[in-house]
Amino acid sequence: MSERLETSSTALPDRLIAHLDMDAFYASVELLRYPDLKGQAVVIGGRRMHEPRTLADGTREYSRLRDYTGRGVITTSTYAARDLGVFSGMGMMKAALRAPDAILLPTDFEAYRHYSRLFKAAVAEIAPVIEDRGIDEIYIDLGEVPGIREPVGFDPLGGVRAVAREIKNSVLRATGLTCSIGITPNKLLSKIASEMDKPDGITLLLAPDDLQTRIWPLGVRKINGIGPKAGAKLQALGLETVGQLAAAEPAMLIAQFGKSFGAWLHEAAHGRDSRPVVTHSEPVSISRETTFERDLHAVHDRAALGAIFTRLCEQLASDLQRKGYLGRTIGIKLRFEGFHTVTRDLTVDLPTQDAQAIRRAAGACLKRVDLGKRIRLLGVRVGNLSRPGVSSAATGPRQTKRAAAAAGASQTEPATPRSREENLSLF
DNA sequence: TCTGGGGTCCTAGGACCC
DNA sequence: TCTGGGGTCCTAGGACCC
Repeated sequence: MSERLETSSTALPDRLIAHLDMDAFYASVELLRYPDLKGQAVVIGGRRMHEPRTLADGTREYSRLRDYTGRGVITTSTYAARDLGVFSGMGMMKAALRAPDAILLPTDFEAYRHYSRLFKAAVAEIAPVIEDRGIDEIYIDLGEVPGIREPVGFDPLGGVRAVAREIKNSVLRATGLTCSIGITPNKLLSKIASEMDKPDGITLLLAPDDLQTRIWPLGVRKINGIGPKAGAKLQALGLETVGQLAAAEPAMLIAQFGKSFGAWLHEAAHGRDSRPVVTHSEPVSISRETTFERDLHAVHDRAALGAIFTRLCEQLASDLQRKGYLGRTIGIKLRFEGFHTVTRDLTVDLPTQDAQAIRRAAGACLKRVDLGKRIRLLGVRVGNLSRPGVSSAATGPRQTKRAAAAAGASQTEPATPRSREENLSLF
């Protein structure tokens, strides 16, 4: 054993965690299918009915963003479209103003799920300890990957680099798609790192001063878990960069953001995160929701709403049955014009996956909402999940009493009586 | 020209039980 | 009769993420 190898090995952190993020995933999958669009501004999203048409001479005709009318947001855009100021989450009509000539494709989740399975399987052959973070990203614990702690030549990180390249090559071979990888001592930093050299990049933050030199200059919003609200509040406090956040007094952060979140902000800014890579997890809830083409009124559009409500319950029941879950807590979500959102839920005694039982409970929830305003979105959710045959150990006399109390209350509750009475006949 | 659909986790108050 | 904590469940809302 050379002395160099000895010191290099001990210089590496305890854990080696990777975050792998597919590059512009949905858009890139579409480019596999329509290679003639390579390099062009393409956006994925909106509602159905803008499939490309193949003309008699074999050429394809695509919808343009400017032709789009109605609701919806951009799901993904190619890098060329991002250069025009069109990003995911942006309203379609706003995007159309910025990039009217951009090509518009409908989302094809079937295809994206297919490529998602392919890339995850390709990674698993090299590094099997994987945490699923959705359709296009994963965390990987590289700790047990053979050779990862071996230096290559004079590069103490040579083994890490080689594994990162091997994973990227494997993903490319399996899917034809590129990804970006960040490798650091933990998930928090790897998530930031994978974004630093996009697309098709590898970023290693494993040197002692990487935190100060690479992370601290970044804006606080780069930290996964600091969203629009916390970001704005931090900015108002004069804390714009991660370094400024790291220098802030923990007591001040706790006073401003609460005990838990305040303490976490401090830890995160110092790059500390001990969360493990979780290879298996059970769902907490399953839901279905839909935003209407136009806002619907509970009375005027009663028939349409009732049909949609029933369909959502049926789809949800079918999801539960297919995935093998029962649920005890049934809830609804309503979004009104103006975007104000309301939820109601009800925990029943017997776990169910039955469409009619779900509809009954969801209907009871609906009666507790004032439906005076027009409705933009309707959703149904089932939580408190269990698997059939596995007792949830939560069906005692206490629940029965509760359910009885809830049922009694909903019959006699007086608030907003007129709307309530209307509601009874609604669905 | 407003803002999709599927999720998770946290907070907080009240009920209920011991 | 008044006053307790601690623990768990239920419900509503909100922030955040992909």
